[in-house]
Amino acid sequence: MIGAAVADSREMSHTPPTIYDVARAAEVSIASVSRVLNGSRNPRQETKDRVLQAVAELGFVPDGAARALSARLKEVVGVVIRRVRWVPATEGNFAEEDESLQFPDVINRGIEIAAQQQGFNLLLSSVDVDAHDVRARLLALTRKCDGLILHDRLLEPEELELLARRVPIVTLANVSTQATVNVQGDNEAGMRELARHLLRDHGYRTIGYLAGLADSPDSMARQQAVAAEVDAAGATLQSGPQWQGNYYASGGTRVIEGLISSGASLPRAIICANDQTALGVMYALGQRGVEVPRDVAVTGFDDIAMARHLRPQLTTVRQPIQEMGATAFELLHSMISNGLPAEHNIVLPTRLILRESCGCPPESTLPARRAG
Amino acid sequence: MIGAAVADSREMSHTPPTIYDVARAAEVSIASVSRVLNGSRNPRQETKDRVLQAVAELGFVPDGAARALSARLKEVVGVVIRRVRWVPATEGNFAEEDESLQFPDVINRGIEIAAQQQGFNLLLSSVDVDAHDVRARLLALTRKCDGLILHDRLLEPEELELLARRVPIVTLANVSTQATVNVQGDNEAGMRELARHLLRDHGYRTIGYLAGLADSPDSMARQQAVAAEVDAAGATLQSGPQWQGNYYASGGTRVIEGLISSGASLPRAIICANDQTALGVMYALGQRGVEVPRDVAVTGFDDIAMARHLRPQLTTVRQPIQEMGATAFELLHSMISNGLPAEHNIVLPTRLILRESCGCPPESTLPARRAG
DNA sequence: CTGAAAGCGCTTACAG
DNA sequence: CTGAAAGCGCTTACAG
Repeated sequence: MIGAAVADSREMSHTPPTIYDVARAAEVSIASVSRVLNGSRNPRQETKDRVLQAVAELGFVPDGAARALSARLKEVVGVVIRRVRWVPATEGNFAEEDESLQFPDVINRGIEIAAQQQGFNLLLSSVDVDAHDVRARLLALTRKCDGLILHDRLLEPEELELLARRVPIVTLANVSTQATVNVQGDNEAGMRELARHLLRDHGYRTIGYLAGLADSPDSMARQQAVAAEVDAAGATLQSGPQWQGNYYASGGTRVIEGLISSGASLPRAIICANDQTALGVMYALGQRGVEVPRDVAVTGFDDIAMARHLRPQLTTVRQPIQEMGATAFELLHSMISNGLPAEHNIVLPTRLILRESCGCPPESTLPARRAG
Repeated sequence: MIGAAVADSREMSHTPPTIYDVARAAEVSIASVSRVLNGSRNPRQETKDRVLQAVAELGFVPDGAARALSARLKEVVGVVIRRVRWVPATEGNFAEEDESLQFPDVINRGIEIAAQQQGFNLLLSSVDVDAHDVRARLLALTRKCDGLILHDRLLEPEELELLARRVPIVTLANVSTQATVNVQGDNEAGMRELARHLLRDHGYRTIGYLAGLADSPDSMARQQAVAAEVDAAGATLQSGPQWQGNYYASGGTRVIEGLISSGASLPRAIICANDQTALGVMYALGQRGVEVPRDVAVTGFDDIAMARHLRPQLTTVRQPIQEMGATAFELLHSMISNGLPAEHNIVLPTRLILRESCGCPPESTLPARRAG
């Protein structure tokens, strides 16, 4: 098909055919070509036929930049994720730069699939957590797409509102502002349920919370939920600087190693800010001969695919990851044409997934209930 | 900075400032604005100052589409990966759609970081393995970017050459053609070394090869390397339709479950096409009470971050993943301005990484040598 | 229903 | 060194 198109083209030059070439071949005006291609103001059947044939013969595809400039729509959505600084090799084995963050990656897949259905493409950027030029880079992105989807806390709310004057913005796992819409999982409900399970069903009395990126709204909300439940149960919470992770497995590993080598005694259960952290935690505990869940229970958040493939399988809170991405795109898409929606914060449901790492028996669906 | 810029702008309207606004504010021509912004034909200092100040005051950022149309350069590189079909929910737990493929994801990070240094952005698309409209979609992409990086075997060589008439193309883990350049890891050397290790150092006599996507050049090359070494050692290779995976953990799981439930006897060692498959294999074996590496040894390929976090730790072949991405971008970037390079197939070195899953003792760097 | 023409916001010869 | 003008390849009122 491309084959025929390109091969038959009389114009073997390296410059692709333009709408003028098509118009000439079809013996119509460029306006007509544009109309049949965009299905506007339905042209006569004969016109359609001639244009379509010329298009096929020449293998014509409209230039995106010209289309964007003229139609004032690029059909591109910018997506920006946070990553940790990339260190140019020479670093130790556990550097984060090798690790890809599954949660945002799967969200992006959801965005892309939804975008594709509307003929949009996805322009992907990543930004170091401690980059100094975030604002400038986002501002530049602003002119290469019709709207922005920003993961996590890339910008403070005030800056977000400023940026939103340039282009519609949907955030993921942040907070909504007057000018931007946010999509998130129900951290509060999910984490409270998980904490209650550990405290009540398993009866654990000391809990550690291994945080994600320090300023991440998800991590902060999850920590608060844990703290509230631990409080209510009269149990003890360990958290703070020593417990500062970064959402990567390597961050989890580093925290556990720091804790153990500082001589701290480990809590009975460690609640991780996300699954990937839990992976690193389970690894580090294993290295030190601490058995999960017998000695220390470990839990995650997200329910990425890998959570089921670990041994012991990971107890976690499931978020509808792809759906979060699709929702973010659909909101943005509607904002591009219709402006801000009524609701600025979309909270998608989460669900506790009990597997083995919390201390539940394998294959269990209902955990053994202990005294309330 | 955005703050000041946007807030000070006299023009509070929703349409961003254009180069005309800047020219007016600076009292120069638009040509001069363009020149100072692009650093061409160095203008007078005073001109520079006035333009720069106007730009700052207005928060001007040039429109990407207009720039692209005029300069005939979009500063966008298209990247296309393959994924398995996305099934809209209602599917079982182990559906691949939740899983993100680490290897291409990390490559893409490498591409993006290299691209950023040249002021390029990355336009990401994914395509179902069995999509029928691959050609059409790629053809359309062609007009939204300056060049394409295609993962795996998205197109047959002939179609690739046709597409390459439209835009420079670099493939990853494919084969080079007269018109396209390919970047890959050294499958042959890496896999041969791994196979020899299993055959000679561990003395395994039956080996299974769990393939990736059937038409994937990486998987085929790896299988050939395994077959050659197994042959040379006079051992037995199991492979074929029953051993058909898809690079996902869930694919590995499915194969093992199929094998076991069909009553087949497992080989002494299973060489997986990539690490993620090995993850699923180790999980499935564990479920059935088969201990790794005692009963069956398992190996991977790629050395993604997770390989070190598994228990037992995964023996694998390391590829310089981020570097493969960066190399692909740099090649493409040079092709965009200078055309095809001399060398069309870039092979980056791989390295055997011995860990526990092959049967080596923990922490070992040198395996116990058996009789040759 | 169709065509001629203006315009989208830039860059870049071309003069001066 | 700088400005006026043409042109990049489309879409879309505006006439007819």
